[in-house]
Amino acid sequence: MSSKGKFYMTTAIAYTSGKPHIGNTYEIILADAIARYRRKQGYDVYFQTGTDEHGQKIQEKAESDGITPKEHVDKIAGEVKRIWDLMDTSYDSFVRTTDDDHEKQVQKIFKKLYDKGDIYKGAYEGLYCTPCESFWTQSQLVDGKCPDCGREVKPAKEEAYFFKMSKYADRLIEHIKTHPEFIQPVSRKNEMMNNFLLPGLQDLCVSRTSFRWGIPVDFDPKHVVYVWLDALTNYITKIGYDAEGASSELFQKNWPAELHLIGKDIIRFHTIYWPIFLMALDLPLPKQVFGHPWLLQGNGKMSKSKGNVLYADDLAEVFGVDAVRYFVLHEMPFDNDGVITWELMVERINSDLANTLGNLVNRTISMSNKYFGGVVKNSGVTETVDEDLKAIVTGTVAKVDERMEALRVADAITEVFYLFKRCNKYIDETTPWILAKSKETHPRLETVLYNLAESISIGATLLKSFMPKTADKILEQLNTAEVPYEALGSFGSYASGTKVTDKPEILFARLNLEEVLKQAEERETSGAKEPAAEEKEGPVMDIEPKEEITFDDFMKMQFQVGEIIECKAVEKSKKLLCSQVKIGSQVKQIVSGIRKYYTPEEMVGKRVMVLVNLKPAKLAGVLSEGMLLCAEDADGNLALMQPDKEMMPGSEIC
RNA sequence: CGCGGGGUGGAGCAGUCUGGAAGCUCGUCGGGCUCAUAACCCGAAGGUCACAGGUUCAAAUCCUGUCCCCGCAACCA
Repeated sequence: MSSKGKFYMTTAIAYTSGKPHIGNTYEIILADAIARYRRKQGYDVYFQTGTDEHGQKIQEKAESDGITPKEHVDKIAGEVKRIWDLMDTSYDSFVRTTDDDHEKQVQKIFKKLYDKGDIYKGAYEGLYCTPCESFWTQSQLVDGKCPDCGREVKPAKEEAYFFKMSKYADRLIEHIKTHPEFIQPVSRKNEMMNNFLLPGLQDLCVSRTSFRWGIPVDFDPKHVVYVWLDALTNYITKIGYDAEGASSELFQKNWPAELHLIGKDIIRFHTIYWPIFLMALDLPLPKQVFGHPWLLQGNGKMSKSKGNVLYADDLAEVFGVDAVRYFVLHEMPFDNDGVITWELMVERINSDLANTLGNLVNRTISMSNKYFGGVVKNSGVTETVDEDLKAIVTGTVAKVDERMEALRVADAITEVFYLFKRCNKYIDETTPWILAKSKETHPRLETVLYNLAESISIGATLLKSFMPKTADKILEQLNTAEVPYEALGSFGSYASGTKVTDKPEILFARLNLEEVLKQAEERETSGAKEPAAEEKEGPVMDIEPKEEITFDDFMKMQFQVGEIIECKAVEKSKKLLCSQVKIGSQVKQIVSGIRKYYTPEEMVGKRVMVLVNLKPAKLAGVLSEGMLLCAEDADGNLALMQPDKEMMPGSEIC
């Protein structure tokens, strides 16, 4: 393969807090399509993905599951890999931030930057309220005291390491200005410049002492390296960067990366912090960072209690891997969020995959079998209608190139389908079934079918980056191989006299929307509980079962009836109401997120169920000393729990 | 005045940076065809480009203001 040069690309590494949903999976599929296409073009591609496995959240999640953090991340990383593999993604390297080589390098990098003076030991400084465990600035204080609890505060500081961002800011601004292609889409560029770079960069905290699940700072072990210096550096550590100068050949060859593919939410880290880290390490910057949009659920945001989170493996089971790949690649606009629902999937699959593509392949092969025993021969009897077909088909590769170059993957795949649509039209124009009627027009018919076979094999070859399995199936049915990249722009690769399969397989069956929705529903309800309430009319709501508790656990909670004697909205908040609740002889202040469902006026006088002995906390700066209990349905609607009969405020609930 | 995204025919989107005849896919309706997966091909209907001002020969596009949706964050104890 003649190489056009190396192409190193990465995805963001997936955070291992839970199983990745279809939105996370979108990124790897997008990356895979780009990687495959670059390979086809003749680039020497190195494609890296992986998992981000440190941090407080993971430590806490593992603790609550009663396992070690390592056990937790092993499980999730395995799950991530399984889904990536299931989706047929062709990554060359899978990095885990708990890998030894990564951890060692991060420590070395940290040390190097420290020695250089770019990382310094500092502290969060401020006025500390011990009971509230919070830092305050002078301006936040109320009468010189803690704005939450009104108690004394005292000066305090917490040790941390910081990175001197400002040192490199000017260089970065200059780089962004002179490299307009660096941040994609460009609309994000201004966002970064205006919001972060031009106002001045804050130094970044790069270590923590408040949790342990991270890479220890080797010369100061009570600190662990905090997220970004750990996560971002995966792009260089895994390919063999060595902070002490002994970098691997792989690194020498591949760095700088041609493309970092990431979600739009982490653009800031990749276009500001990461370049600055690299500058500090005297390494060249990546050529391009593309912050792709998100894939969203149509009916509100994904949430587990609604049971409407979509996972790639579920979708693949219902629709097939390539259908899911097609959908996410095709439905995602370049810089707006895309939508995925079961309905939209069915619509797309039926119209594009079954009707346009599947049916085209099927009818072409059927005709070859019917008229010529499956032998596709070029008799050279051309007509002017052929010219337009050929022009479209041979011109497609250039268009796809252009789209892919601009990272417009959805548009690229549309170009390929335009080719298939043109083929369908060609069949109508040439009416093979009429040509079949007379022996004299058989040579023309042969040419028509040959042109179709050739066009379809070019189309299938171009399709391969997006739908690898489907492309192979088509080529197999046509009994031919992928068309070489160089030959995609011309006609005639398909060998005359080839015999196609005599039993064409349906590539994509048309789907019935109602049946699919039924399956979807079954999936959503299964897993939690058996549908025992089957005969009951109406929807059922299940929530995730919690751990069993003992009676003692239960008895720890003190529930009482409280009467709301005063209630007002919390300023600065859209959701919160602050109530004064009379419970026996005492009055507690309780803040609740129920403003959407109750007005302050209608709250007053209600007798409600209160969890009394909950540790006080502040919400929106307002102290809350308990909790009003509510029922919540699948849509998040809330209803206060009230006693069935008039009960004295203070009555115990047990 | 927390940050950000969005409001374009029934649905999902492009077009907005760099003003210059409102476009794509699906759906609907009508026609054609029968090789094929009730598929394919052709045609039609359907939009005051959220609203109100302004700049301009010309505004979906630029400016100002307003309304409405949606993420994220803060704060749903």
